Amino acid sequence: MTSEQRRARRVTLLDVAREAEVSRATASLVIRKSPLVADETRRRVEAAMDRLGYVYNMGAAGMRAARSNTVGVIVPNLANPFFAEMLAGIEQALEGAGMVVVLANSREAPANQETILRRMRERGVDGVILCPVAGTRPALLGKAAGWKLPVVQALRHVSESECDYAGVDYAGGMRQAVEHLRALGHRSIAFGTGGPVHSAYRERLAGFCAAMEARGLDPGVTIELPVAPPFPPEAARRLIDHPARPTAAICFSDVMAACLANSFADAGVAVGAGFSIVGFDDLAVAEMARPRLTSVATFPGEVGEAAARLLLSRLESPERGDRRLISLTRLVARDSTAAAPARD
Amino acid sequence: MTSEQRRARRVTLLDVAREAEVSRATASLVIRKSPLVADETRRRVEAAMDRLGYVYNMGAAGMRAARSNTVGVIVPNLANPFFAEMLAGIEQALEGAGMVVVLANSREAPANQETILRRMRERGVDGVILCPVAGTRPALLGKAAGWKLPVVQALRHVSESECDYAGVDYAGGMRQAVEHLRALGHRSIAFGTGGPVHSAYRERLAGFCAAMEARGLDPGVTIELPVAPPFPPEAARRLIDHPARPTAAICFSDVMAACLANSFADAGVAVGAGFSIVGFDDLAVAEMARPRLTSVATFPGEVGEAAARLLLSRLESPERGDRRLISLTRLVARDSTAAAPARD
DNA sequence: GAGAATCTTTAGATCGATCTAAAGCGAATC
DNA sequence: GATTCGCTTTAGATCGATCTAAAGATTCTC
Repeated sequence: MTSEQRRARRVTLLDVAREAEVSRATASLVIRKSPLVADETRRRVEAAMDRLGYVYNMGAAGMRAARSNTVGVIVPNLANPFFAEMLAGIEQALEGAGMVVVLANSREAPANQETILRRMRERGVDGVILCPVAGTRPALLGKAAGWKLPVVQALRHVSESECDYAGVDYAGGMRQAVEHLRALGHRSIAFGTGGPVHSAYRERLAGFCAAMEARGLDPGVTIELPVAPPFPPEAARRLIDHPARPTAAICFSDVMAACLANSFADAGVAVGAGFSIVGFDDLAVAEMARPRLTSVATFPGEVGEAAARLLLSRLESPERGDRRLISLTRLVARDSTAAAPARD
Repeated sequence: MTSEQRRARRVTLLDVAREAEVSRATASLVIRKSPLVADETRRRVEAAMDRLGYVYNMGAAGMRAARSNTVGVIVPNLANPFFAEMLAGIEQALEGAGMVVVLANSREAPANQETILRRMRERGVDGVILCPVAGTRPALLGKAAGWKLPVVQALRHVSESECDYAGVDYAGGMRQAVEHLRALGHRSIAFGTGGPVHSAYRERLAGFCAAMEARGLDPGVTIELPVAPPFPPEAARRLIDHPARPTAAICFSDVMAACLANSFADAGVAVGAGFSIVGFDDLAVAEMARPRLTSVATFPGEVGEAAARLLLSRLESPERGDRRLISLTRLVARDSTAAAPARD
């Protein structure tokens, strides 16, 4: 009976202390690797822990210590490999710092985002890495500041708010894409847009327009496309028949670019030779598509890592100024872009 | 001073109770939506919570209640969309039950898996959904049982252990693939393998062999391939030059199939007409590849959901017998398979 | 109107850690 | 021998909720 009950009750620090013949306080110091305890005592306590199969209870600890070593991560779309890669980067960086990720998927709905944030607060997360959904109220970040909840935005941001942000120089990426096509002789370049309108969307579009105008080209040829298959079969035709006669297109994402390329192939136009297409993000699909997609790499994994580092530094010095870490893109030239066809 | 200090200290249940002029115990009952409290009291307490901006403290609650409403999820490779989809399914199902996901990436390393499990225990998760890495020691599940930590395996399992499992009828999927090709007249069918050896790997391979033998075909034509790009350029040649003269191949995964298809295209053999290829899992890439890939859909998102449901039911009745939820596959025929070319 | 039954509310112990402030102890210093 | 100092250890309060067991209201029954 008694032995069974003892088995059921979990082993606590007090048990360990008794087993090692020290006080609870000393045992606590050993766990936290305090330099105060004598080596011999430390060994005795550690041996006792092993013997009893002691497991640290973070929940109880967090109650006094006000640190849970837990970070909330909110992504708008888990199934999108772009975010999955960012998540992997975050997880890796935090894991190295002994922290743990609490994950939630906002599914691009502001209402979900708010309930998620509440739940994370209830859980006592030390901070949140947020990839805000399109339509997030700017007041949200202010509220978080009022709650003293450190927030780092990743990949997207709401307004020019005062808040840490790890992002990508999307405009620079568009400049690289436009310059690449211009150097190949393209003059009429279309832009394929679509999906929810958030800061990354706006920056990509604005970056495209700015880059075109800087080179005296018309940025007005845009085409609305779905963000994922199935793709309307006439998508390519809309560009082929366009009065501006574009010879190339830059797409908002790789998936869109791959789909558009397929649409051209189905219409009998050779992508690469006949019509050039540039994707964005350089996900695995860019390498896998045929023809291989020229794409602007945004390294979401590294951005996730940067976001994690920002959060860790914020936890260390809560009062430091806000920081923005903007990582640069790189154009990866493959087979979907080639010299513009000679005009008649 | 005092007002500032009050602002800094977090609002507790005791504050709420005082504000509403009830006891702590009553306020606690209101939070937990107990039917014991009178309607009028409930309203008063809820109003007080609103007024003070009260946030529930799960950590403190978990201390007595022995339920944290937290579930650990361990995946072997976050960047793989297959697992990302499963994760999305899990998250959605748990979110609906008011639970939260603590995520960790084992990166296919058994050592990581053990430290992750320890951390999750320290966090007091109510249970774990585990996608075990290849090479997991079978003793691990026994240990978890000893810890009274409910574990559900998903997509993969270690040995025929007694433990809940949500998986896929991989063998049935292989049967569908083989039957599809056989019906198209293929007699010599190769199998493309690769990657870490886990239960899903073994079941796919064994399923292929069994399906082939059941139809009197030779399952011996296998080819080792990398699981991700870059792909060796001579991959297609190895099959074309194979003495068994295969006319089709079934691949372990869609990515592998897409890469192999590209390899054939590069070698000048038309996939579909000249050589048929079947992928596995039916991820987005299958629809996006050209030619579109015929693939066996495994619905990882639904498996994730099933795993979450299994865990929830296990939490409700800890002593119920172990359950295995095996979901069925569906063959999605697209353009990468066609009638076998006539033999000379 | 007494007693039982039902509905609400509560005081106080409790979960398992950390933190504070202080005490014990041996060696060095005066 | 008393005092100081550095090193190590500790008792007891504390974090914010839940749980138990019982008390206080209110209604019902005879």
